[in-house]
Amino acid sequence: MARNKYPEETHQLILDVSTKLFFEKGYDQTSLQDIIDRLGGLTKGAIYHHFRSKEEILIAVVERLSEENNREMAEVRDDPSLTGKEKLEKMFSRSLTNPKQKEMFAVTPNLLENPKLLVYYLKMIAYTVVPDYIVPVIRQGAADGSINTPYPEELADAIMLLTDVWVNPIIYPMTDSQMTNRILLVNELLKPMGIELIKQDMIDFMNECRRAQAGNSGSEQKKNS
Amino acid sequence: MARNKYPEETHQLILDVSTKLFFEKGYDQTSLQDIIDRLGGLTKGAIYHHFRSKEEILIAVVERLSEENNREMAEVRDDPSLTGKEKLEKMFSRSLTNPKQKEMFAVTPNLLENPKLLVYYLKMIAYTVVPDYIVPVIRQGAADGSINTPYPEELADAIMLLTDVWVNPIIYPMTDSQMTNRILLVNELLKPMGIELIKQDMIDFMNECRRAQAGNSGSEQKKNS
DNA sequence: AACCCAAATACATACCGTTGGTATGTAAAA
DNA sequence: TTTTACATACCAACGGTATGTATTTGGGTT
Repeated sequence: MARNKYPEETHQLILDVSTKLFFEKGYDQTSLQDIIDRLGGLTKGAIYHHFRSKEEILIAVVERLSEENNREMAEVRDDPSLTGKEKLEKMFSRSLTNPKQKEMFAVTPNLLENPKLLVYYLKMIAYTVVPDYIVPVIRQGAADGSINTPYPEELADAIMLLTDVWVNPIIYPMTDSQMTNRILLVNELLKPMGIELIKQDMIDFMNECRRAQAGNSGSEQKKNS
Repeated sequence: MARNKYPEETHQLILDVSTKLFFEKGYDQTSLQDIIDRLGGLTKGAIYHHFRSKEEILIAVVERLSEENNREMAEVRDDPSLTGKEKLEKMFSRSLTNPKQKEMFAVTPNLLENPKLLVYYLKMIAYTVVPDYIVPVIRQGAADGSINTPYPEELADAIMLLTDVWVNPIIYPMTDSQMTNRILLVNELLKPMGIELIKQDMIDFMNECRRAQAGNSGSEQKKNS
């Protein structure tokens, strides 16, 4: 096998393999040899033909992962039938129920053990997601009266930090009841601005779950210390 | 020089040198040889006698740095003359004006370029600072009526994330006006719980600064993209 | 208190496998 | 014929280990 007629396939293969390894083992713990071993006969030459460094692979991995997400965000952002507030709430509920996230959660130990990947995720949020998708929506909300804040840019940033980072079991390991509490707290924090990330029926449902688990979740928190 | 009669001096020297390098160059970009070169004649043997790995040096560096901070936090936490709310506000104003942080800010490029160090900082907050110092204070505030929340543990965590991470120029590079806005926003978010991180006179002062800079800070944000 | 000696300490030196990265070669495609 | 898509061979630097060696320490003896 000297040369592939469709090099894009090789490019994607490298990204596929790297994505899996970076999430399963962590970026630092994944060596180029690990990647090569799963490339089915290809060698280091192939990798360095398609990418300039190991870190460039990571960048490409994160970008490819976020592309689909960004498309969905753009779709909501550009929907002319929704207010700013409604768009924000839709974005949140979508990210909560994102099947790809759940899928990843199954294989990823915890991004706190994967510092480089975590940081690229944080950068993606701070430098792309927030300015391109969240800020416009908050601005619209401020304009159409559905969101009330004198700091739209900062609010956008804070919301993403709270909802996409803090309330994210892939980053911070936590029990279901802890996650429920975090969501309810974020919901309360944002209420004065007119934002309701979760609807009342969802809150009722979560509270029911909490009550049901109340018996055995009491001493759960001490496990972490 | 075969052996030091006071090995603790060597131990501290290694930590001193490593701290400086880890912050200036970043953990990944600092090699053991870089450390050795600044040890004044000591060799790799000395390092591996005092520490089991490069990562253990980092852990020791972070722990030593946070020890002083933790003592100060404990002092406030155990002050019997303050309400929970007052303790929280005191902790925040102390961390804002911390001279050591300012000193570090001068030499540290930005913790987003220093993933391992950033993550250890985040872990320190999540697993030590929050449970040991913030949660007790919030709980006291909930008990003495000065803080109003049904989720004391989660609120403690969220507050630390917002105040010690999000509003931290060492982690997120930002202009003075951006930082001012973030602080004002956090202040507003926490107001419904009875917490006022900054007093009205401080807000007035900041707003004055904002008005003074209003002319040249308009297009500042586009620089990041 | 002085002495002795074995064990532990505080390093130095030499060495090792792996790692990310490069330089060069080569066959197929354009 | 040039460019592309790799393979092969090679490299310095890295974190880490194994071993060697003075020096100090601590406990027993005198």
